[in-house]
Amino acid sequence: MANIFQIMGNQSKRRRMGEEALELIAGRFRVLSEASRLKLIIALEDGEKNVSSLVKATGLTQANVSRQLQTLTEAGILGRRKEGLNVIYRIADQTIFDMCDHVCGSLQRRIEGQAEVFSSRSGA
Amino acid sequence: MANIFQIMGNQSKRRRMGEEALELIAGRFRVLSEASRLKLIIALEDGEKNVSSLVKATGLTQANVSRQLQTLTEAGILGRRKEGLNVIYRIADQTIFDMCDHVCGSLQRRIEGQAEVFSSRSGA
DNA sequence: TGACAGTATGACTACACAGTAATATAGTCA
DNA sequence: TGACTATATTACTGTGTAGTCATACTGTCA
Repeated sequence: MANIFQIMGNQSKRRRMGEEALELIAGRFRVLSEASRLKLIIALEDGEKNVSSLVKATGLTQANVSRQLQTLTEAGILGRRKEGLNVIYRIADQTIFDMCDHVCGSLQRRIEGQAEVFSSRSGA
Repeated sequence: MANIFQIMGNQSKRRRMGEEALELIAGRFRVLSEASRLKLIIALEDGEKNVSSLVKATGLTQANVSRQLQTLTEAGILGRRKEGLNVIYRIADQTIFDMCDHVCGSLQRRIEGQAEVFSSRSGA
């Protein structure tokens, strides 16, 4: 399984990227830019769930959960299937978690950097 | 250099993540959810630039560039330094590009999937 | 068939923020 | 000092969308 991080040479690709492609990428990031949607994604990480379970797991209202699930599904991040009365959602794009971990790492490094500034200040 | 993708076991970490942390992560994604800001990031990929250069490179207005640069800098994605009249910006968090490539890969896979659907439809 | 449970949606409010035009600020050089 | 350049900021408008309430839809079971 090729790791995209090992495939270099994307810089030139990015430079040729048109407005349209940029909008697509930005839109993808936008879908992940709401805590309620991240909650849903995380709740689904250990397996598929129906809407009611997701409502309980996240503490969000049913209407809101339904709305955000729609957004995530349209973005291709989740998949859904019906089973009787229930609609069962699942993660359809596992790369989402890599992204989250990436952001976490980046934030952590930044916070640690700030912490150093603070400690050196108070230590002075 | 440890690759965060090889460090598994983040699932349990994500599950314990509080509201506050989720908001931080969501905020990070939000910064990247605007094409104008992605443009600026890409324009800076091959080296630091002053604001005027970025205005030319992106086609955005000066005021808008200045605004978006501020957002990106506050998020820790860019760094800045003054040099006479000029203010020179640079990428401060290289992981941004990994994120973009990740999204690109994810989108590409999705588009290819849709293309298959279309071709099998028209082929039927 | 009716009653019910699970999910989706329409209409609405509130708020965040991208982009703009005009102006302010900061640094340079004569 | 004043004229000039590069950048930042202020005040504003317009748009997108998260979240909510009420209601509609859909499938199940008696």
